Amino acid sequence: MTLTQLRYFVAIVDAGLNITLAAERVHATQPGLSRQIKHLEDELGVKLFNRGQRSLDALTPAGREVLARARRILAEADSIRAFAANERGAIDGRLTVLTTHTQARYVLPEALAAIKRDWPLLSVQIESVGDEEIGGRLERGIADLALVSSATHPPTGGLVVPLFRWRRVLLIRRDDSRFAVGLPPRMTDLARHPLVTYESALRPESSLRRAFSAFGLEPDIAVTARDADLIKTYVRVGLGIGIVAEMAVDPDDPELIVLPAPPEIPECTAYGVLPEQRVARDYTLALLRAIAPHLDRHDLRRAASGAAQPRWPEPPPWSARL
Amino acid sequence: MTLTQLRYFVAIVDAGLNITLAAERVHATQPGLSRQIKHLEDELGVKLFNRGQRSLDALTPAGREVLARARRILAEADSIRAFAANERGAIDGRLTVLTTHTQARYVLPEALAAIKRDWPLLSVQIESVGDEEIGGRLERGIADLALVSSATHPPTGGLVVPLFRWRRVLLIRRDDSRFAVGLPPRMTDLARHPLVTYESALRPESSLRRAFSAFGLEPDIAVTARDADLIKTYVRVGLGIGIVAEMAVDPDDPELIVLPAPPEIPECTAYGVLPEQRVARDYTLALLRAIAPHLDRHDLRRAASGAAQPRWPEPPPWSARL
DNA sequence: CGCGTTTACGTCGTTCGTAACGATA
DNA sequence: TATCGTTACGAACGACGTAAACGCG
Repeated sequence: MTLTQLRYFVAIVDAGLNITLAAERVHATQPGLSRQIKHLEDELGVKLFNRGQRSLDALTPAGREVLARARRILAEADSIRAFAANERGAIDGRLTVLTTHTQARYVLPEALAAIKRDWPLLSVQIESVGDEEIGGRLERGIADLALVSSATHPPTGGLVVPLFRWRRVLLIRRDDSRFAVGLPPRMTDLARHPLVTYESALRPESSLRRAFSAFGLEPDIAVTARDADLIKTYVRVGLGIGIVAEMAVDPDDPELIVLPAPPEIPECTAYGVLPEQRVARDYTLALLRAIAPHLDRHDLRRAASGAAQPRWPEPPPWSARL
Repeated sequence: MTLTQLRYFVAIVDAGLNITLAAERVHATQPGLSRQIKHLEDELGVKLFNRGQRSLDALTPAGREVLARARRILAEADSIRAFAANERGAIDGRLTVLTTHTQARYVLPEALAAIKRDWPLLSVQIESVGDEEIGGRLERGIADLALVSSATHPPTGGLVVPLFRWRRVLLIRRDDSRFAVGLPPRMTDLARHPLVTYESALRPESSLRRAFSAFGLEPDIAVTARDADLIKTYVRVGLGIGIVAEMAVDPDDPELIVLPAPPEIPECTAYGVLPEQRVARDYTLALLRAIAPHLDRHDLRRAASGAAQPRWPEPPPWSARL
């Protein structure tokens, strides 16, 4: 049994039992993987895959058992490497972050710039991925950190650290007379106008929709996008009232007025999620602290080293940093 | 990083930082280990040992961290091998049992004979070792099972399974007139005569001593031995009254009378202790069931596979099997 | 001067990639 | 016929053991 064999085995499973694809991902050749799996099966005396004549069909029950343990072994091996890299003060490394466009565009740049000063050779991958996949990606070691926001429950699937709270804001054309004057808009006002907001608002369980339906209202979501920049553009051309995260707005925008959203649209909390049972590189924790400076360095390190999670401090509102 | 490198590293630590000794134990040469450790340190970029000019002095803090993770990796690797061996129904294997002489002499033989029918090629090592060392030996993968008895608290340091309860009995020469007739002996009677019993009774915290001191009595422990056979011999030659485990006695002994010990001498419970987080070979669990047939096979397997420990049934008294 | 670690060297075993083969959809 | 896994072969790399050198007590 070899760490390489286990790595190949896991890669094949993660590639959907496609040895050729797995071989590319581990930077090796297909016959090499095929052979190593054979050796592993021979040594263990157990078939890991159900095979067709010339294809892998499924994991055997034994394969599933071995897979789980192989993942643990590889995670520990990665942890040793990460620990050692921290220990020797390595200035290079990779950091794969799963997050949304808003965080990537408005929150991460400044934070990344800050940690790049200390880790100039750091290579960062930003990846957008559905919430459901996040847990799996962290656990499989494909990602090092996820940034997730929620208005209700904190996420699961890893070590969860609350970073900051944020609210949504309304974007209105300066020449739009409907809301520019008078009292701040209410839910009933919003329900009367076409809205431009994030795609996620289309889901019935989105916090935005639920805020409306709590009043028996149905929002008129005219345009959606993943991207706050796109939303602003659509608002500028008059397609409706924008609802975006406060991090995404410029209060001095010459064309758009920024108004607070009605209080019934709930506040969100942004969380960092770290893979469990895996040592984080120092820059990963530094990135979290760059996003959320109120976090204690030692609390973070302890929690990331497998100690019990501390009672995290209440995350400050985003606006507090202005 | 290689499993071999980690294995060598752990072996060196377990050999007290003596590479030569470690090399013998892993069946390799000393320069081989030295080299692999060097490679490991080079790859990690971290020194694992504080070195004198020509000797290993101590583990570095980083070395301790790597050591802990290396042990987990090796335990998982062993678990994969054990799982696979179970899966393919391997009939060979090694089983190292830590236990006392009494268990080894009077309890294990029958149980081992039973499992040898199904695993004829099984190689069994019986080892006697102090209670303190047991936890470490199990954790370091040097032993697969410990059998421990206690009158008070169940042991710790692994997955603990209660096997049976047992009492101590008195051994008296048939021609000894002091107790052969009349009422069963009481504590005050015992305190008036020289006793022959186990070495462990010399420890002030032994349950035997405490039973006496609860009455304000001090036992006269004339002879001690590790070995019930020796104790019987000394009783036969008239050195005193024997106190041994009931498993060790033959009721039809032509020379010795067996009497129950006073009820103030507490009952003991024999426990099996399995290493945690390590898959047990089937024969290990079969051995436990051979000793304690009341155990449920599936409960055992589940508990040994890392599931939550079930509420184990009350272990039956040893005498119930007669 | 013995003990134990490190370094040097030659051999052997293993793994790798290229290439050819077989089977499948 | 294109795709994917297995088998065959030659080359290169790496690990091992033997032997020698080096420090320390």
